[in-house]
Amino acid sequence: MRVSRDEKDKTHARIVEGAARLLRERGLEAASVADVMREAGLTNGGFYRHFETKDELLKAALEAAFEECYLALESRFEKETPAAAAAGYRAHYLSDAHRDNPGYGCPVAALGGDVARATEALKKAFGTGVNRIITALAAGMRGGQREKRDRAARELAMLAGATMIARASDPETARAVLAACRSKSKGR
Amino acid sequence: MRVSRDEKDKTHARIVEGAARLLRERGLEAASVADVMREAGLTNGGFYRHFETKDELLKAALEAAFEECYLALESRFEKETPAAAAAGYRAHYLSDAHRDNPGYGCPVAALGGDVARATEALKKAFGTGVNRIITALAAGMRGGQREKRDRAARELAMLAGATMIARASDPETARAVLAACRSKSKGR
DNA sequence: TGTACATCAGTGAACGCGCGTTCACTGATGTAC
DNA sequence: TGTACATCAGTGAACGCGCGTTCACTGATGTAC
Repeated sequence: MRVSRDEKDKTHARIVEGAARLLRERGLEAASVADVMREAGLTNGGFYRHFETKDELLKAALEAAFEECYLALESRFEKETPAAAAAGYRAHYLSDAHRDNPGYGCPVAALGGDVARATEALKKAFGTGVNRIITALAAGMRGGQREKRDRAARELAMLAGATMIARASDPETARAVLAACRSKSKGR
Repeated sequence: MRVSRDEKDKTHARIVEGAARLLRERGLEAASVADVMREAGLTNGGFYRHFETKDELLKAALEAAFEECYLALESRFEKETPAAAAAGYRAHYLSDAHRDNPGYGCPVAALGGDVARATEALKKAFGTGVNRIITALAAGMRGGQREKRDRAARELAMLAGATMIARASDPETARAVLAACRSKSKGR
């Protein structure tokens, strides 16, 4: 049964948002088209009225995940001083809540490993997302223009690396690595 | 045709070593049993004379990859001062060669994302490997016992995070992130 | 505004394919005497 | 040491299964008059 244009747009957004979460939880390959459609309250066949291939969905969902993550980061910088925003971001990134809920967390930590083996189009989208986060984070760092960006890049690398390690390790190791990263002095 | 015990042991080692490389290159799921056996010069059916399930192979191959990586790290500390060994490890970790050859590189960066969604047995093996690397690396860090370990954990998180991001990004972003991490001052 | 018809969002079964695993088989190795 | 037989490493076809994708179909929406 056909559905109105407005209804279709809403369906499309629902598919992308559900996929953005499911991909971060299960990985790019393990989240199937049927899973994604079920998540949106639909059946698998309708998928191809919205995307030509699964790869097209992956790109849209990755971009949506980055957008969500980026907006949350940006809003920190609107509410606090740059240094406090950066510190708050780190505290949240290294929290148990973030470690335990990849579906709603940073796509860098959740999907970096998968994107490394994906298409160039996905890598491009990933790189763009990484750059946006670094640019936002740089405002909370010390030093000159260049040094701010370098510090922000190192900060993101450490945050994503620590979260990935924590999620991939036994609880004791996870706890120790996150604790070590939380205790690092600010801005350096 | 049956093969001698010695021959079987060699075959077993060949399967595990080939798998250790293939897994880091393609991921835990994407490297198939048939691929692994072909890599060892065998056919798929014989796999089950060596392992009960694919999961058992994944554990053995992950441990082999960590062992390989760990021995290389350890040998640095035998040849140089601790500080120089740690600096050399970072330089190698952040090199273009390491970024472009995950199959022979650190399993933390190559497989962390996959292991995060794998069995507890694999997480246990991963955590053990991570701990060994941190312990070795700690010898090259400044500060007290506890501080050395914390610095080593942060260092590994940054190195693995940077490498994962570099592999998952467009070339320009990859270059920038690796350069930023290389320029970080030592031991801090 | 009403009416007739074309469009197309969504359904759910079916497709070919590659996966992990199983199986009957082969023949060299290991073992018992 | 030789001989007869059991074992089992490795082969390659076959299994059921879930995947991405295709398809004929349905019926409400959009469009032309």
